[in-house]
Amino acid sequence: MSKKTFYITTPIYYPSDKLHIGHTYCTVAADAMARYKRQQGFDVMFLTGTDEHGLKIEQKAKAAGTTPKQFVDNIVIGPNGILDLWKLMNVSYDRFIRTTDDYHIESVQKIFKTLYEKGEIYKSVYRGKYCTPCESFWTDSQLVDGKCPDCGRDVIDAEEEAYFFRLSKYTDRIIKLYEENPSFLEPESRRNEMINNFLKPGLEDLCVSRTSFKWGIPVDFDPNHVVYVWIDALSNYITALGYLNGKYEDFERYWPADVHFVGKEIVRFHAIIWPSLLMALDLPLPKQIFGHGWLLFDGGKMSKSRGNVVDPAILVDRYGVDALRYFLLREFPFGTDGNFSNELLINRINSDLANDLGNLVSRTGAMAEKYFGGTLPAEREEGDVDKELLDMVAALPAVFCDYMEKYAFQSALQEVFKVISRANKYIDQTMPWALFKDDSKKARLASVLYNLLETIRVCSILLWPVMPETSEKIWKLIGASGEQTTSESAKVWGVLPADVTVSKGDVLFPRLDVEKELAALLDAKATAEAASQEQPQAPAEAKEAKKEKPAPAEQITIDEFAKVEMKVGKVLVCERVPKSSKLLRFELDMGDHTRQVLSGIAKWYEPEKLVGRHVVVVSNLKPVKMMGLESNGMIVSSVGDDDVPHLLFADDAAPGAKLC
RNA sequence: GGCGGCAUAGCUCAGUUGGCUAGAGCAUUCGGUUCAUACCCGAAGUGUCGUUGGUUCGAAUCCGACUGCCGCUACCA
Repeated sequence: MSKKTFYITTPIYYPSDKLHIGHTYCTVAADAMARYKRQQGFDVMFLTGTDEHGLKIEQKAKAAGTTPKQFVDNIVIGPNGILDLWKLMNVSYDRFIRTTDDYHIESVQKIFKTLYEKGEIYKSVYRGKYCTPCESFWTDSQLVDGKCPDCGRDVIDAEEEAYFFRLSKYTDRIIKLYEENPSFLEPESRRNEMINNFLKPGLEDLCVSRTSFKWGIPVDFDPNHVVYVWIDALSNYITALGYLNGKYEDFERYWPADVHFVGKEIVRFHAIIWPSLLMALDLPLPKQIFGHGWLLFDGGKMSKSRGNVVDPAILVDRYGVDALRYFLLREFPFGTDGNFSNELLINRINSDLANDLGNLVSRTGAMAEKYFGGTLPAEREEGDVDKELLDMVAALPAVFCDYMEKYAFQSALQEVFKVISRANKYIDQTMPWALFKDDSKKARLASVLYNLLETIRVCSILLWPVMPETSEKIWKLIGASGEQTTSESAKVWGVLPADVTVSKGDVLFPRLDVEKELAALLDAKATAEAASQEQPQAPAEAKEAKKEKPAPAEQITIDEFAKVEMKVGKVLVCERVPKSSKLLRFELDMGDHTRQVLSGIAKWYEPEKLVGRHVVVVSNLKPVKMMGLESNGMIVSSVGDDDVPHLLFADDAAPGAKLC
C-alpha cells in the first residue's frame, strides 16, 4: 500500500524584484514542515514557484529595456535570483513552478475553456467603467462618485469585452464551508474578516481576463484576451501536479493539498476565490489555508525608504543558514506578526544555539575524549538523577509532534530546548569531572555520558527539519547514522551502541559579540546597498503587494509637461472632513482667487499647523467630488516606499506663483 | 466611517472552558562550578495583567465604554 501523502505549498512569488526575508520566512516554514513530514515517512510534495505574468512585470521589463521573459528569467533563475536564494536557505522543494512554463500555460487555457463551456465564465462588456489613463477596469462598487477610484478622472463607456467568473453564486457555499469546517481557514481572526467584509455583503462576479496588457496567457479561443491573475496564479497548485497537462501525473496522488501557507494579505484570494474556482471545476478543496503573519521591522512594514529591508543573504553569510532558519521559526509565532531585529537574532543565536545546544554538544564530546579517549566502556551504573532526564526525553517526541502538526514551530522548538537545558543541568548534578577522579566510578561516568549522548541524539533528530546541516554535523560527532537518526528511533532510548565512539569536533555556533555584530551588519548592509545602486532594485513586494505600484515613469515631452499647471497656494483654512479618516479640506489663496482642495493626508498632518503655510498645487486638474465635497486640484507631496506623504512647502513663494 | 484583531515584568511572549499567592526565556544582580564556546548550575527580584464601569463568592480570563496600535474595507486627485 502506498504511503500517506502530504502536499504543502507556498505562494508563488511575484518576481518583479528580489525577494526579502518575509518571503524567506514563509518558505522556510514550509520547508521545515515538508522535511518533518518526510521524516515521518510521508510521501511529500512541497511546491513553490513564481507568478510571472501581469502588467507590472510587462512595464518593468519595458523600463529595463528587455522582454518580460528575460526580465523574470533574470530574477528567477539568474545569479542571486530566487532559485539561488532557496538553495542558499536549504529549501528542499520538490517542484518549482513558473507560470510561464509550457505545461502550466496549457492547463490554464484548458481550465479557462472548461469553465467557459460549463457556463461558469461568461463574456460580458463594460460600459462606462474603464479608465483609459489607468488602463483599469472598475466594478460599480469600486467607482467613486462615478469616477475612477485611482485617478478620479471620468471613466468611459469603453465597451471592452471581458470574461467574468460567476463568483457571486458561490457566496453561500463559501459561508457554509467556513461553518462546517472552521479549520479551513486559520487563524480564526482572518475568517471573521472574510465573512464580514466580503461574504455578508455578497460576492461580485470576478473579471478573469484582460485586454489591456499582453504579458499573460492568451485565452486560446479568444486571443485578444489574456487570462488574469486569479486563474493564472491560483491554479498553479493543481497544474503543478499535472492537472489537464501531460507534464506530470500526480494530481490523483496529492490533491487535495493538505495546506496552503499564505501571507495574511492574500488570504482573501485563497479563502474565497480559490475554493470557488475549485467548486466550479468540481474538484475537492484544499484541507487548509493558513495565513501567517508578517515580519515587521521596528514595528513597521519593511520598506526600502525606511532602510529596513532585511537581506537574508547577508545574515546567512555571517551566521549560517541554520541559525537563521532556527531564529525565524523559534522567535515568532507563525500566525501573528513578528518584530524582526538584528539584536533579537544575535541574542537568540547566543543563548540557544551557542550557549545551550552548541556548548552541550561541545562539553559532552570533550569529556568523552578526555575521560575515555572518545570510546565509552560498555559497563553501566545507573543513578538516581537519571530518571528525570530520561522521562523528559521520552516524553519529548510526542509533545514536539503535537505542536508541529499545528504549525506551532515556536512552541515545538521551545520544548526541545527545555530538554537541552535540562541536559546541561544534568551535567552539573552528576559532576563527571568528580566521577573521573574516582576509579571505582568509571561505569557511572560512562552512563552519564551515554545518557547525554542519547539526549543529544533525540533532540538533534527533532531539530533536523529546522536545522538539517547542524543535526547532521551532530550525528557525525556522536557517531549516529542511518537507523539511529530516524524519527522512529527518536522515540526509543538506548539506540546508540554502548561502546559508542564520539569526537569533540568544531564549535557548532560561535558565540557572538552583540555590539560588534550589530555594527558589522550595518556595514554589510551599506556595502550591499552601494553595490545595488548601479542596478537599482526596489524591495520586492511579491504578488502579495497590496497595491500595484505605478509603472516606472514613461518619458514625456516638454509640451506634455507644460500641460500640468502647478501653482503655489497659501493655506487659509484647513480642517478635517467630517466622517473621513483620511481627508483634510483646504481653502487656498491662489493669488487671484481662493479654491477648495481635498487631500488624503489627515493621518499625518494636523490641520491647524498647516494654516498659513504655502503649498504646491496642481491647479488644472479636473474637479472631483469626495465625501460630498468638491476638490479643485491636488496638493503635491513626496512619498517614499513607506507611503507616508511629505508635503512640499514653498513658504518663500507668493500665492499664485507658477512652478516651471 | 464600517468590520475584525491586539494591548500581561526592561525585551520576546505563555496563560485551554473565570479559582494565581500572575508565569517562562532573554537581559540585570548575587552565589556555585570548571567538563565546556567567559560557558553551565542555583538564587533574587520587579508587574495597579491598556483605562474604566459591570456580572460573580471570586476576573488577566466574561460583558459595556474609552484609549492606543494593526489588518481588511470605504473617500488618499
